[in-house]
Amino acid sequence: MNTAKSRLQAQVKALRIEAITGAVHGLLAGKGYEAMTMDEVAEAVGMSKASLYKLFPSKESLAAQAMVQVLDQALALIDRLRDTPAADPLDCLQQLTRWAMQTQYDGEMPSLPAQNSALSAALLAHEPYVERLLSMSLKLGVWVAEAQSAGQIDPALPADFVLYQLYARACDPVLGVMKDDGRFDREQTLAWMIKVQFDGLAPVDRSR
Amino acid sequence: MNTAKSRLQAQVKALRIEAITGAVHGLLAGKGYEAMTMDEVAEAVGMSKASLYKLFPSKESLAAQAMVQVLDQALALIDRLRDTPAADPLDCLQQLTRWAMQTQYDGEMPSLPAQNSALSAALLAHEPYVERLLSMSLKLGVWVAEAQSAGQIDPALPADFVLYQLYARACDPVLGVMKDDGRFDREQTLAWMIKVQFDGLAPVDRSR
DNA sequence: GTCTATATGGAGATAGAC
DNA sequence: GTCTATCTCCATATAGAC
Repeated sequence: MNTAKSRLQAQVKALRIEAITGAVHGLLAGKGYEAMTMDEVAEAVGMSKASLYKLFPSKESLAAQAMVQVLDQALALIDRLRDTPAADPLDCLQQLTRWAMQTQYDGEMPSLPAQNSALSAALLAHEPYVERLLSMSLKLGVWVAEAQSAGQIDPALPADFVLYQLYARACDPVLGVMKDDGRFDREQTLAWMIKVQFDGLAPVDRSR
Repeated sequence: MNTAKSRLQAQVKALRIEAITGAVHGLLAGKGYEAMTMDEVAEAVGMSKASLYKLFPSKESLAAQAMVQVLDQALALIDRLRDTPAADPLDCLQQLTRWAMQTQYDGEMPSLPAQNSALSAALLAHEPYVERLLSMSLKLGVWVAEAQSAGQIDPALPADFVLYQLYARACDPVLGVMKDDGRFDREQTLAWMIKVQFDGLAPVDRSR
């Protein structure tokens, strides 16, 4: 086999994987992990289930790949925000949280079941996923610490608790309910969510 | 058939249903709706699956029954809180939210999948469930309105948005993560959750 | 009314031909 | 490398005997 041919093959394979990841992303966002079937994925990308299994060994691995993609999007946004001179750490945290909530509101955030030990185990065994999750937590941890030093976030709250709160907003059911309600538009809803979250994390106002 | 006999039968049946509901409650809290199987329920109450299906026509109906039980617990707490002279509306809302979060933290809150249209439809078709949900929303809506009038909750927030926020705390993933983390005890965690939620809902402090 | 045994269907995963 | 056809398991639900 010559090099040019194998490079082409590798490119084709990469494109295939990209297409699959996109399809899984959409399906996970639309109906969730449990309801997504391998038949659907295969049909969405126009290949047979058997071929799909040649590229991904399991359904869990598909979910992991999709989550890696989302984490990469978040990490890219984090880097852009960090390069914004006018933004202080709290602004950055708000922008990132806003992006996550907007993605969820728009039905484009993949959703995995919280209670599924098999899936959790598979995710934690998937190194690219863990690596990105860790990387993100480190970067956000810095912002949280800075915001606490600046008195924008209550220093009495553990940084990890603050992180958990922000992560949780990416799957907050309030967003979907507000959308279904229909009386409020997206920007208004997101503004209220941001207000509630970050006023809640702010230091206690002793004068009140 | 004489009356005494049929009364006894009705009592036995009621006890059976109570036992089933309790078992379902525990299973839903422990592993969630999807992972709970009818075989497990049958074994937990010591009857065959076929007999179980004589009392409940479907798995959805079991979940609905368990949710009704939880709503009844919440409604009972609401009535107790309302009879507490020293408690203002905000106190009542905080106490109820605290109870829901504590129940979740302790692994005793039944959990249903958010994305399952079949189950949602079954719940909304189950009148006892809808009736209690409506009743609860009305009672909480009064407290929210009063707390807004008293300046304890931001009047700019729609009352329904505030309600959605409070309902969402009953299934907030932060609670489970904090428990798994292990560095913080339950009371501390609940105190932080309450602080973040209700400081977030409080009116904006213009002087800050 | 309660049980054993079975129907029914769905979904993850694989065998084996081409 | 891709597909068709199939395996295997499991879960909801039911039939039919006692």
